[in-house]
Amino acid sequence: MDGGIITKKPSVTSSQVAEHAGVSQSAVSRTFTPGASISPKTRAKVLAAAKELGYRPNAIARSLITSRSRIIAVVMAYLENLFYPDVLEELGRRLAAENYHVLLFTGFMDRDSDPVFDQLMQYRVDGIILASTSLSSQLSEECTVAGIPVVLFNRTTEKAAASSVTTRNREGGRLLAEFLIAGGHKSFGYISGLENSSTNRDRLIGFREGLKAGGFSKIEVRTGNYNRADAEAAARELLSLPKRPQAIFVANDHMAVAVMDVARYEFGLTIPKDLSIVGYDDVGPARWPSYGITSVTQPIMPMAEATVDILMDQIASGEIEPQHRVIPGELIVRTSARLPKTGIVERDGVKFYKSAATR
Amino acid sequence: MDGGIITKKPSVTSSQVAEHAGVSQSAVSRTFTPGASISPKTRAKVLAAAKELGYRPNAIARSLITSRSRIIAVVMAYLENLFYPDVLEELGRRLAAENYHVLLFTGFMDRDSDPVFDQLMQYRVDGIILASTSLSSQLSEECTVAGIPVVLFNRTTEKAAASSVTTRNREGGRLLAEFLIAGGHKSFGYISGLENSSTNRDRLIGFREGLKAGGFSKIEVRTGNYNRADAEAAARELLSLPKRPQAIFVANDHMAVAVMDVARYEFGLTIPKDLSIVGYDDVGPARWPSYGITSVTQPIMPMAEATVDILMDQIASGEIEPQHRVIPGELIVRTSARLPKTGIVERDGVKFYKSAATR
DNA sequence: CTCGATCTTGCATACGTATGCAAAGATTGC
DNA sequence: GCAATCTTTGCATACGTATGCAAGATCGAG
Repeated sequence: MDGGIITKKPSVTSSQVAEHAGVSQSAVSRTFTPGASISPKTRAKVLAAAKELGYRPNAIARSLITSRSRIIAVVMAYLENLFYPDVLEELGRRLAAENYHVLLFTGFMDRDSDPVFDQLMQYRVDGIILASTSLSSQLSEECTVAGIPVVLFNRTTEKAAASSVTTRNREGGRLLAEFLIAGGHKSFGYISGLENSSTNRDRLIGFREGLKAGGFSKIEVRTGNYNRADAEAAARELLSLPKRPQAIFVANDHMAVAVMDVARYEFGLTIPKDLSIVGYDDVGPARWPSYGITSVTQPIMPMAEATVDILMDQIASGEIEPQHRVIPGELIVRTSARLPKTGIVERDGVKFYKSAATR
Repeated sequence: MDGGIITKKPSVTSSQVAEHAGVSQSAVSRTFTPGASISPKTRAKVLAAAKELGYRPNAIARSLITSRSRIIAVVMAYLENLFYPDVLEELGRRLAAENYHVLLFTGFMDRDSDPVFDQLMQYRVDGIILASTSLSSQLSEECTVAGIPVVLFNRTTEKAAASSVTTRNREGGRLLAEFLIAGGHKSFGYISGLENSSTNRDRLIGFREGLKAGGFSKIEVRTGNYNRADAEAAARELLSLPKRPQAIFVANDHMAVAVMDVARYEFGLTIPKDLSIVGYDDVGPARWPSYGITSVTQPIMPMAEATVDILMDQIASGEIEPQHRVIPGELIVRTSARLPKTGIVERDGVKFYKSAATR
């Protein structure tokens, strides 16, 4: 641990501004506190003195007094899945618009997340956003007692102590099953994400239900753990089966592009002629023409908006009763899977598949 | 601005722990301050009381007293370029290992960055990492006066007030020129990043120098602004020229994959038979077999390591004289460009191009 | 046992800001 | 002009923690 002292000019304090402006420190504080009572004349004097001295209010001191740091902890175990950087950027933008700031915890894929939680709690954050990671019931309870709003992004929990923003994963899985059956596929594979992820579980459940409704009950399942290397390995296993599935549903697009690479470059398959691949979340590369993944969308903007809305509402009201927002997605049709004869609609030059039940 | 009050149980204070343990608040503080003097017996009493009461030290209060927040501001205007999420994850990991935390400012691509700077300075951050954005001389001076270390990541500046971590962009550009000439290319294009970016400038300078040394002086230059849409537009312009360049050097791989998509899917070109494409930074998708971009590497780990080392050194010593680290990259050869007959070396199953001068 | 050196402890204070409250000043209506 | 009411201001204090310093306790050597 370092023990050095930084030789530097101390920051200008509100007391120095007060002396310079010929008013009290209290007047300076009120000048910089939105909604506080200060006369226009005094305000002008304070602002002039502050500018001349290069004063910047100390957010740390203010946090201590107001019990409000205006810091939101965002926990993302990894950024490898290209969906999460987009989410992070959008969250950062929206939180900044509300004058909140992101304390980011990331890069602990292979480590226990308890130290992360300990650290963020020390900073007395105003709220917590958990993406791609979960919260134990003990820690959840602590947040509840402390009155700190928690929003699970793209996760759900049975514990019901945290709010959540998700998409209709189960319906998405079902819709994909229907789409593949309508395209004439007779055998199916599924590459899952993490076993303990609610999104993964729901997507598979929906897929099973959809296949079952079409008279299919067998799925070859392999685990991709939401990362590229494991997805590649899972793809190799599925594609090496004596009876290769005609279609593979990959639990997210980050893995789907890896599966497509393996299929084309290691097994020499043509997509979608030899094999159909469908994914979930419609992240960056899935949209690129080199992949063109047919995928259920997870609309980042509405999800980020809902997340920030919940947080702001709970912080403002002091009421942290869990709120759950479910954002609908759509099955966007590209080039990675064989098409059904019906059910494809086009809107703004983009093709979507609509379930028979909702057409 | 919100005005509500959060109804919640206040956090446990060190004074409450002290009372519970039958010692002074000072003893509690010393128990949680690394290196402070505290007897094993008293420490045990305090830790037991702290655990029983669920005490978590208040990092905000400690920051106020110690003038050290242990917060590092990381400024990344956008995360669209897939290089930066990887960088961010690695920085987060390394900073956490030093018990520092990332206050992230992102998502302001189209906005002035001054408000960002104002906000981060209010939090009395211990250091600043600027990636994909610059610092005005006025703000740079303010950091110097305040003794706050600033490290430019993947940027340089003539102002010399900030430290920097870069790669050999100029040499990389030169090496790519040599590689393309050796592969028999006779006409060249360049899709640039941002006009005001030092990395972009140096890559183009190096490319010009390398081509000139090989007897070529003409380059068709278009601007891609480091984003996909503008890179696509630039590619369309270059590929629509009466005399299409045989090779295009794209200023970063985020844009290079877009250029390849346009070439293949809009112009029906075969890579590298009809057109060679080379890039810079070797980011995620560039490595995927669907793209296989031949590219100069920007090794994230050593760069992140150097960045954090500089910061830790400067924070510990109080000495913020600018330090500049230049991390060498290599030209990694994949499938996006025609190969020269000589100069290719293989190491661990990966091919590299070595300049004649360094072979 | 004594003394000097070293460790431990609690008291008092500071950090920089926001805010409750009483007093003073300003404004409005009769 | 005066009373009522509203606005503004500065004083005193608090937030939760770390630390300088003096006093007390402990340890080791002579």
